[in-house]
Amino acid sequence: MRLGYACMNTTLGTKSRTCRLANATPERVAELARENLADARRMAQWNAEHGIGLLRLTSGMVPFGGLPVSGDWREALAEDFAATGDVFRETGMRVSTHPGQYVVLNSPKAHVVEAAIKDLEYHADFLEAMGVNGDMVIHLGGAYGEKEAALDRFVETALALPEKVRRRLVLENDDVTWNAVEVLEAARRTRLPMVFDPFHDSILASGSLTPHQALARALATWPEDRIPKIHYSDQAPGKVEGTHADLVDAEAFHAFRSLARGLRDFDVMVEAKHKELAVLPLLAALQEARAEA
DNA sequence: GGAAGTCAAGTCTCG
DNA sequence: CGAGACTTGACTTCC
Repeated sequence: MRLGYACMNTTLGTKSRTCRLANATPERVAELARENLADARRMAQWNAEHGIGLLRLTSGMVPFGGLPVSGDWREALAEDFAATGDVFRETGMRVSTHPGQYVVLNSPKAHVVEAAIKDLEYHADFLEAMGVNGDMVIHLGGAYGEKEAALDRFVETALALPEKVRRRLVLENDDVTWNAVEVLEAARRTRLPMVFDPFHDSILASGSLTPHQALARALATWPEDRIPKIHYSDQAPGKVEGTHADLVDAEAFHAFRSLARGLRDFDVMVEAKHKELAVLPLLAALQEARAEA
């Protein structure tokens, strides 16, 4: 079991640099992307030194990378991306992306779906440029008051996506619309693997499946030669339900691990506001448990 | 230099 | 009907 965090490292003070669309030029975008890539390499090195094996990459790696205004960054930054991919390989880092809320593959609006596909291709392109098979984790989208049709649309669109996107795409249960049972159904029909998020599951229950059953089935969606992954987070006290906490409770995490005993090995992406600071205590407990075993 | 306002995009819920 | 939640606050303007 490897652990990781999303996009930025508070200890290193890394950032995701961007600019306003109005100010974007190919030169400016390339400059920002180079700095973002340098931060990604710093995080990978830091992670390796601290026993962290997962890193989610910011979708803002290339600002407006899915739009023409970003220019031909695939060519201009080929070497920078390749060098960054080398660092990921050297450090054994499993990288991923989580394309944002605007990627809605099942929208009834054609232009929304088109933009979503463009954005997924952008993510796939930069992973390709790094020479890595990073996961691209997405949600199913909206319900539009007609869930069955919305799911049908998702499946149809997902099946037709370019191969470079499909081989990286992973589906996740969310906390407002698509529960674990529904995402398992989508995973089966699209032949894509699923990331199980127990925090979302605790808010939007799967109904017919216990968390343990949902976890087991989600792990089973991954082919033998790929290590499954889950997301893990806690509720922020006093905030709107679904808001990620600064850290995660180590004891609850330990209990969750017990729940997973006997299942196949998987990695854990920790989603917490304090990023790597939430991972380190879990890692310490994990190493302790391993030493005892 | 710091505070406030703004930023590509979609969808949903809450107050 | 606006704000806030989600990938991740960061950039720009104004004082």
